[in-house]
Amino acid sequence: MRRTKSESEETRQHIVDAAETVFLDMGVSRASLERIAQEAGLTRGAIYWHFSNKQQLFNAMTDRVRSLHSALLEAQIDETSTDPLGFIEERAFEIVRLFEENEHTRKVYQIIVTRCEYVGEMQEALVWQRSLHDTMAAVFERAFELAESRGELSNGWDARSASTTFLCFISGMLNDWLRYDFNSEFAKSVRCSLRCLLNCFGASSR
Amino acid sequence: MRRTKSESEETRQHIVDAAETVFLDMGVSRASLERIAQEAGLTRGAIYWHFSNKQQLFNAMTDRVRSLHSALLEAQIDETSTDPLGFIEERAFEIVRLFEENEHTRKVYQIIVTRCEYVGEMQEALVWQRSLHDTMAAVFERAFELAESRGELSNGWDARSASTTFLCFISGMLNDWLRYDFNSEFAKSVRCSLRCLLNCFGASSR
DNA sequence: CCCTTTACATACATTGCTGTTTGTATATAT
DNA sequence: ATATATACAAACAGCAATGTATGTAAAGGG
Repeated sequence: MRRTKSESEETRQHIVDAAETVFLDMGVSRASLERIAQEAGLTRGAIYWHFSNKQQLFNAMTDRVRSLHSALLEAQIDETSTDPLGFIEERAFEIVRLFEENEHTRKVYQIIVTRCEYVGEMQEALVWQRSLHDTMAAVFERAFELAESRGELSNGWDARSASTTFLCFISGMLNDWLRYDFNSEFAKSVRCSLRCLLNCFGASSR
Repeated sequence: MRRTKSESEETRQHIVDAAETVFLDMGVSRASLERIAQEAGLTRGAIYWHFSNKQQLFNAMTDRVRSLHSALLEAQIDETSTDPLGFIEERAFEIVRLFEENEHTRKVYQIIVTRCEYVGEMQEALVWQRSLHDTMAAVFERAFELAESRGELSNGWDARSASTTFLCFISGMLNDWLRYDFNSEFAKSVRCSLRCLLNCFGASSR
């Protein structure tokens, strides 16, 4: 029954797909490799061939979507940018769109938020989540600082307060979205709030 | 060795305390009742006497802190209030203070955010979390609507956008705080941002 | 064409936790 | 003073999942 190399890669992806489904359904701890194998139409033997254990399978699953998210944050702001607040708005909308359109991203992040316990080996996941958060924070802080130096921040705001506020907003939005499984109506509402908030950051310049 | 009634209640509390510690340390799934009993200086027999299983123990743990949080939200805004934005600020600061000062609250919510998998019986916990969230949302929406009807909202903002923004901010703040175990420095930073945000909601009236 | 390796399936042994049952000493009621 | 219920400890039975070891059919290299 042995498969060719590309077929093997396919089954590997099938296993990761099955893991997404089962982790979401049963939580990472309760999910047995038996159940995941069954979901993928295989046996545990196949899983242990491709992954050394459940943890490594989990890591493979997160790796697959992490690259999508990281790509969004590679776009550092140009020092000569004329519209830092516009840059911020664009990045934020890209994030919302990613979660709206990419089901893998939604599923995996829902697992991360509501189907995981960050202890033992699993704490590594918290580490990269935090580093991702910090990267995002750095990108936005940089943009807010540029906005401040250009005098584009409304009085009442400084770069630090604005970026902290903004990051909490983004965090909370995604958290509420995934934790309470809000519908697409929520995305609309969020876009509206996002525009109001950014407008308010820079309103006094008009 | 049988204890008196009040002593029994004490051991019950000790068990819940031990559960907090062990759940935080090992996650709810991996935490064995054996380990919790050991942490409390007892045996599993004692736990099974006071609670029917791990789930009920978890519920007892959350019940103990839930009342604290609910109490904060009972203070509905007075229809005749002259300063709805001030009311909102006060409630928000009370929440921050609660998490800063009450260690049980911090521990339990950290468990809720990073040491739980919401599947099976555990989904009940998500239900009351959502209802708590909705209650909080209602309280703040009400206040924002009052502010709007009084013309106290800065132009650019409406009650819906403002309350959505505000709720996401609160959610994100608590989530980041507990997920990444931010220090008390973070609380300061948050207070500052909170003031800026509320100031910006009502800034145009000056 | 043969040998080795790959990509799995199947079978086995171990373990850790759970729920229950039984035991027991002491409050508490009568 | 005796009986009963309480508040636990200790012992027991059972399962479910894990990791490993073995089996096996086909792919790929020489």
